[in-house]
Amino acid sequence: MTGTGLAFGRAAVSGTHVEALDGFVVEDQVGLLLRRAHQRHSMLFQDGIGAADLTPTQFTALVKVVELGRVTQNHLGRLAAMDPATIQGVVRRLTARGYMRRTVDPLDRRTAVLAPTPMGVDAAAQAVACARRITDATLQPLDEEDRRHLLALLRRIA
Amino acid sequence: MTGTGLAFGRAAVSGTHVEALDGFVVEDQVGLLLRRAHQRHSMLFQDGIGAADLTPTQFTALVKVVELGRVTQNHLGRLAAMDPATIQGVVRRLTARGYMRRTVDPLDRRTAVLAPTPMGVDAAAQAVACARRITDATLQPLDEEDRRHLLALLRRIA
DNA sequence: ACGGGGTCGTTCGTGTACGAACGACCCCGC
DNA sequence: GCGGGGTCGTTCGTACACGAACGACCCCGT
Repeated sequence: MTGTGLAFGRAAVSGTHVEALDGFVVEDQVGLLLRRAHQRHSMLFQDGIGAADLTPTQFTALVKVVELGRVTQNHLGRLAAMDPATIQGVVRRLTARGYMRRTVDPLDRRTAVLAPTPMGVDAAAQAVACARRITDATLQPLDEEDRRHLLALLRRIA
Repeated sequence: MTGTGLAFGRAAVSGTHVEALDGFVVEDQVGLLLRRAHQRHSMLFQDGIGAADLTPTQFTALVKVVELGRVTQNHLGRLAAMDPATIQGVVRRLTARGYMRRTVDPLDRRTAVLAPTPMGVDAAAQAVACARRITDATLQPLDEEDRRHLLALLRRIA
């Protein structure tokens, strides 16, 4: 399993070129750690979100719409950290499922104004309860103080 | 900008349903913070990776291949935190660019054995230098102690 | 010898993510 | 008025990310 695969250790292609990396350890880089932590969280989210069956992204968007009552699509995107191209698909899927409605603001005919449906509000309420458990599961390995510390640090590099 | 959009505050569709959220604040959740931190890092990565022009994922895969000399595709995926379907595309792109080669292990005809090309080794060496600066840029808002602390915490929830 | 359970890599479908280019539209200055 | 600069949302192309289903192949027990 671990053997770097010798067996024909001549110059078949090359040996291991660790020298070229000059002591660099990928698994110690923030990038990889962030990606893995994010992946683990997404996994826990899918497992724990329950009947509302939302992705983390969809959940964030829905919560903001419920919270605000009425938002412009691009504005929602900025609040939820998604670019216009991304929020477009997210909103399309949430609308298709009846969680929100799109209307055109007569005062600015460019904009798509979003508002939650009663079904959307219900789903959000349910999902929020699940989300609390998911957050807890994600932070499970840490005690209260470490959790606060991690959130504070993430806020500063986000 | 901030006005929750009133103007016809009757019951056009609904008001703001903050009550349903019961004090839940999305922007304070680990999930959203992880997603945003990860996004910011990816951005910095694309800006800073230079001539090698790799994505964070491709970079991780390439570094591991250079480090090991010879790896099986799926095994590489496990080391780099990518499932078989994902690593497949990553390897395809890296191979297409001449950074690694695929051969079949005659002793186990299922496996695709990967090895870096000289070009791949060069690219990795170059990219590693950039990656150090990118890591630094990502952690820029934190001092030395906070950086160590963040890495330690991330390692525990990743 | 052979047959079942497990692994290897692939494909398909869905969902983020983002750059770039686009037409529609707003607003402000002139 | 009207023209240019900016914003709104869309589309296209590319790249992760993962579940599910698949055929090829390995290994081990019988």
